[in-house]
Amino acid sequence: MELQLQIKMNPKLYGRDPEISELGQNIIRHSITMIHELGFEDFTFKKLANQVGTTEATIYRYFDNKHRLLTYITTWFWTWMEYQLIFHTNNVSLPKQKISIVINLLTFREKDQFLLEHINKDLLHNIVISEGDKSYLTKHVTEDNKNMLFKPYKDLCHRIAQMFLEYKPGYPYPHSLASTLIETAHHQLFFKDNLPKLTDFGGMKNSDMLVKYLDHLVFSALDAFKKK
Amino acid sequence: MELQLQIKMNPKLYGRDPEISELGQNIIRHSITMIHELGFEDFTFKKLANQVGTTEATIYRYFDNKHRLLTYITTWFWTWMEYQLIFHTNNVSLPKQKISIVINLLTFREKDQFLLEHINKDLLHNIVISEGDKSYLTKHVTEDNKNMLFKPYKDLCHRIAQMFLEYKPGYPYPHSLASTLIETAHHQLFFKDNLPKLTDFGGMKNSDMLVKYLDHLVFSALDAFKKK
DNA sequence: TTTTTACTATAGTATTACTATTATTTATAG
DNA sequence: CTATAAATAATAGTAATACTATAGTAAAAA
Repeated sequence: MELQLQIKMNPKLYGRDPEISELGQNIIRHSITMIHELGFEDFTFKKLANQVGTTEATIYRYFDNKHRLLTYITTWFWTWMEYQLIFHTNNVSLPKQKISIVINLLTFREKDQFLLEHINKDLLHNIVISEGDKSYLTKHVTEDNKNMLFKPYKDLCHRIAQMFLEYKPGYPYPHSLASTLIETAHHQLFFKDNLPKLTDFGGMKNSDMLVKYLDHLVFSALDAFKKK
Repeated sequence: MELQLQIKMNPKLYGRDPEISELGQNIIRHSITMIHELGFEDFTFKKLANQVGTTEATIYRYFDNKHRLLTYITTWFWTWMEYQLIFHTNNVSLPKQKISIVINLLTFREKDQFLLEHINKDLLHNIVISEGDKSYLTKHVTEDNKNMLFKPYKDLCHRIAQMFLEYKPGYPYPHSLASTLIETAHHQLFFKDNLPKLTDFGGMKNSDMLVKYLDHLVFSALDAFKKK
């Protein structure tokens, strides 16, 4: 049996829903490969239209602009990540183990259960690492936030925060620790490959050491807290 | 007595050194106010030239493009931050106290000793928080890194890492913890003001709680490590 | 079968990110 | 004090970007 995943996205993210047409799915597929290849700055709707075999005007009917498209795919990623988290921690009772699973998910070390033709999740993960922050580092972050565009990211953060509280009731910074964990996992992966002197993992092929670092960081923070 | 600070920047960051002419200093001053006001995406050399009262062509003689200018000012910031760190930790012998000073510096709670006419450091700090990551989140990060453009950031990171090691010799992740601290300080400040649900500081006016969080995070990580 | 909707094809605009050319001012060297 | 070089201003121009508009065709729904 294959699990077919259909992620329902916030309609404010798109003009026309890309999930429901083949053209839309092609737009998503090629967006991912092209942003990965060119970087977000050099990626344009014209180049995308060429690859997809359609026109710029058509792309604009799906997405208002390329920034919205970036927010769409990163948001898709966070939603998918939350699904993964629920799936992998299902029937796991020990809070400590749940947190370890989260760390493994964030560093992309767990197998994916959900199959999706048009989304290459390894490339998508790379995009979220190197371009993801750009979706909220804008002057219009407040407006986008009012439109709930970042809800999946916040939901994921909240869910992780709840696990921290389950492990250590009363811990005073569960949300900040959760967002720190998410951001740090991605930043350290980026640094490891691109600015290795900012890490202690330079030259390492796998992410074992990063996982150890994140484990150490999170559990020492949680364990250090004493209830009054 | 006033301390006059002259920061020597990597010549690869500019075409013509902006520090040595009044026009150059005006370019820097207005870049900072304009990037702060418009955000990096909407900031253009044409608008900048208008404000400065010169032409686009002249701006291009100082900086190859607006991304280089961003890297210039963020790099300036990191160099200045390292000076601050040296200044404030001078004659402080307790490693624990040094680390606390670092955290206060990163959250911008220490007074500045260095006066500079043309650089508004509060605005600059805000730019580094909301635009700083964009200077290395590019496809040309490796080339820029080879040209040593990020050296000041790495130097700062290394200096903080050394303090961690002084406090806890043998700690295995000093550089990662240092870059995590720097990035987290800035991300949490951004989240606090713009995406408060990602933190536990929503609605708070000052950054006292953030400082407590960072203190707790860093010291619990360092204290949890036991030498074998 | 009609109407709507999606898409294609094509064109056009304002702005951006530059490059080039010449003229003028300012600084420096002899 | 003049000759020369360097810096800047003024102006123009180009290719690409980020869109918007419109008319026509194909496919789906009423």
